[in-house]
Amino acid sequence: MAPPEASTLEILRTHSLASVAGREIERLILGGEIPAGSRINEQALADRLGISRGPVREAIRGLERSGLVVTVINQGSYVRKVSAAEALELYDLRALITGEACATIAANPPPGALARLKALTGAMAEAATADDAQRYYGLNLDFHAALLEAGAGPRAQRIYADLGNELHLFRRRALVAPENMRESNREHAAMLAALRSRDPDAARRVGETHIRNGKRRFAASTPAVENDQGPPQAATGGEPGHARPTPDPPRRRAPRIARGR
Amino acid sequence: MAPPEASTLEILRTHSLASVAGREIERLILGGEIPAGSRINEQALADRLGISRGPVREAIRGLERSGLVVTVINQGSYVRKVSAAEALELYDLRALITGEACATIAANPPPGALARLKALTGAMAEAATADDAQRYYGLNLDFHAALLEAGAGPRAQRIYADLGNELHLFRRRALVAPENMRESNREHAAMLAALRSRDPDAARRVGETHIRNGKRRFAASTPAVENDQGPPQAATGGEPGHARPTPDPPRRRAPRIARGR
DNA sequence: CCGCTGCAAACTGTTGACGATCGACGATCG
DNA sequence: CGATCGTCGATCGTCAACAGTTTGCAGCGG
Repeated sequence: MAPPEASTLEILRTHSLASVAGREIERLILGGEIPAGSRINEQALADRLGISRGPVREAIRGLERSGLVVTVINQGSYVRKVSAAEALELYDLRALITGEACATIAANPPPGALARLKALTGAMAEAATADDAQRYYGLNLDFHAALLEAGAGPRAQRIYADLGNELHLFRRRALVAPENMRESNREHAAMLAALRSRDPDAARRVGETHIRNGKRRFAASTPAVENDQGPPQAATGGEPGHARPTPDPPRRRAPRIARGR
Repeated sequence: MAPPEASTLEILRTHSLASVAGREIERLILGGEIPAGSRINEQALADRLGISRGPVREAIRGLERSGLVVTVINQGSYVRKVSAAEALELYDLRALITGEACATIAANPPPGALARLKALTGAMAEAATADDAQRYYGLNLDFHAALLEAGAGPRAQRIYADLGNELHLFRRRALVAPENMRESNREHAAMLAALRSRDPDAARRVGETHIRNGKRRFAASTPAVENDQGPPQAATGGEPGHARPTPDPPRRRAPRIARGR
């Protein structure tokens, strides 16, 4: 194989620095190295990645659009903090997409899709038996990715992925109880059966229910609706007329109206 | 009122140049001033906006994430060209979200929502009678925005808005036939009735059907599946291993494999 | 002891400039 | 006469520096 330096150069020839920085920052955020709610220091990140601030800023702009960070003028970018209510909505939307994908697959299963899903379910069963939550988690991601690939278009897949990323921001990782693993995989098996049955409506119901049950398990494992403060989020519409609808990422605010100049 | 200059300065104090540039570029794209498929000249845009290339690049990076533009390394950014197949998927996703919103509203209508929707339907009826497609179009947007506001969360609203923006890219604007307007508004009335009926399932069906009918009308007005070439779109996953899955925004292609160096 | 004022450091927002790459045009050679 | 190579212009990607703002702290006064 070629030495890693050559590979790096080849990557640089095909991907811009901003894009690789974007993936790296996304990894740092989702991996928890940059905790939710914390501020992102552009200079520090640039130094860490060995690049300049320009590409870092561009990458942050992209992550902002995808909902991972929020930016306050002259103050910086913050890793978005997803509230419990928002997390619940994310589950609902995922349920919707998953149900639709199940219905599509049941109506006309792509060749090989069911076999692949079945194999993943089997592997998850093994992981659940071994209480290997880490492995189960990864396989679960694969299962749902395969499901979407088989029954949803590229746009839906991207939306689903974005929603999953945002969900990671709510908590460092919803702890996976052993019983939850087994219950979840039972639902996977039920989904598979429904997909085989060629009944789109039933498949949609089962798929939706699976995610909704995940939402329930998630809500049950959440201690309470921790309501630290106004959740930082920049929605679509933001008129300058409003005082400040939601953007209070940091806790310290000095609302000095002394902006007279 | 204050002179526009002062207002501009105040905006600059609360919004970054990149964000206003983003809105402006989005407006240019959706308004058709920058046609779909064309390249975006950063310098020219910066000059036009009277700013430097930095904010423009940041804005483009954000639009890229939201699916309005695609960027090819060392070649530039192109206004995304949505294929017919992609447009159909966009309709499906909008149908899904709209149906869900209808079901939610029917289950528990927020105060004032039904009245507002009814008023909009009435206004649309007037516009349809007057054959004022422009006005009908705007009211239709308002209607669906109000629907989502009443029955969907902020995230779903943002997704819906993004999908609508992408849909604009397919064609300069699907021409609205007078009969289509009337048919569409009849469906609006049916939706309203279903919402009043307090039957979530029925409301969901009607809402979904409305969008699916819009999809049908759209497909009927589309001359054919114009298949110029591989549609430029950057999906979620992009391994450097693949040769080049889809990114062929410009028509001139020089697939010389002579990248040996 | 607490609050206010002023200054200094840090950081962000923006700009301009430099190097590198790509596409196009024209010249040269088979 | 056609194809290939070299050169040129245009544009992108990246960097370093400047200006403006916010934050934190020290000093002062009440």
